[in-house]
Amino acid sequence: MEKPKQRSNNRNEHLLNAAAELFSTQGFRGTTMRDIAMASGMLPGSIYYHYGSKDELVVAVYEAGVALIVGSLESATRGIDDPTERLQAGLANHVEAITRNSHYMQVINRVLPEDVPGHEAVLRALRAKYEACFRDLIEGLPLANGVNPTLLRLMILGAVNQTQFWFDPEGKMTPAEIGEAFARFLIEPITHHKRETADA
Amino acid sequence: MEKPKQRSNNRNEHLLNAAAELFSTQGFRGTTMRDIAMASGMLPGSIYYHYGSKDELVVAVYEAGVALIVGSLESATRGIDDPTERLQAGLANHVEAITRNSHYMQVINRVLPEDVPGHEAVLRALRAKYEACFRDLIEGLPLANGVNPTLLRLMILGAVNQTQFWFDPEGKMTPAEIGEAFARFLIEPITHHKRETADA
DNA sequence: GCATTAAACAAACGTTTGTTTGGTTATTGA
DNA sequence: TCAATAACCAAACAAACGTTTGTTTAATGC
Repeated sequence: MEKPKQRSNNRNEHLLNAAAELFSTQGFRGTTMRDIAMASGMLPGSIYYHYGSKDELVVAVYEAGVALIVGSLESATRGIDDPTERLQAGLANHVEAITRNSHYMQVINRVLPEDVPGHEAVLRALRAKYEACFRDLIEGLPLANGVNPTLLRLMILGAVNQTQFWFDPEGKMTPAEIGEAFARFLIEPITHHKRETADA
Repeated sequence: MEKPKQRSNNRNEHLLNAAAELFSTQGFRGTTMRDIAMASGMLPGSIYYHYGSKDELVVAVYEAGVALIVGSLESATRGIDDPTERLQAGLANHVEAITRNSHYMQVINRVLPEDVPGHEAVLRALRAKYEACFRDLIEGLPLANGVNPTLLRLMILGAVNQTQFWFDPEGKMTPAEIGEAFARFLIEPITHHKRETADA
């Protein structure tokens, strides 16, 4: 395979960053190609040299976001063996990532597959890849009787992903503290407490 | 004050329902006035007899959604005194409402104040009114040491509100069961467990 | 140094958008 | 019964939209 040439002054990355920021703050439909062009210092038509359409652009952002978060979670939990500590570290990292790091993964939470007709399958697959990380984090936990791991995962994801909408950088808690607090809410009851419920 | 006249064949409610459904499934920007008109059996221009603009329409839907949910939560928890039971009943009711009842309150979760420039304040106030219900539900709980009630509320809201995106009507669990499971996850640790954390 | 071509510009395209305007229908209180 | 008007239709409007086209610039490998 031949490597695709790329010039030193390529602004593709700059373009992708601008698109990520706008999509995350204004939504997919709420962001125009002119917005993106202006934010990345180009003319609207120039974007089409890099991406075939607005849809392809948002898919690229989505893809980059998943890659970022998967890599981030991976390196944050690497080396930690205890499942409880893994979850704690993972949640802290994720809240940190969502609230601070990058607009990329905010796109994942804000842009729904149905928003991009014809690309639903790709986006759903990418999202599944992202959610699989949490499946792994939870799988190792010594769950108490009657605790549904799927429901637990969805609950955690829901709680964590909404933080981007209320998190206040000027507030008292840091993202890591929030993530740890979430973990503290959950870990104790789930792992150690025994319930008498026996419904399937 | 004079009562506003209204004819028997008024289709305002029908129009509002159609708008709610479309806004909830396609988002605010993703829904056109023509979509709404077609769904409610009118021509695009006819909508403007009822609402002055697309913005006003979505605000009306948002308003109706908040009224619905506040009323629903109120009647679901009325008569229940025990704070734990109140939370349980409230959550079950809310998951039920989000996943089944009505598109109205899905709009509240999907349409952000920033999506409707010039009406951010109204939408934020309406959302605050809605969130206040949960503040009340949590206020009465006998929280364990170190448990931040605000964070708990935000966690619960996040978990519950995301259900609309993954809930499967054909799935094994009913909305009420999901709500109760959420409550079960939370209530036990929060109320009865004592921690040694003493940070403010 | 020169041909190649990555990467952008400049300007327009046809379409869709939210909205307006003026006319029409039919329900209603008198 | 009949004027008043609530409720809608029909048709268009201007602006904004995503996209295409033809051209220009400048970095690159030979």
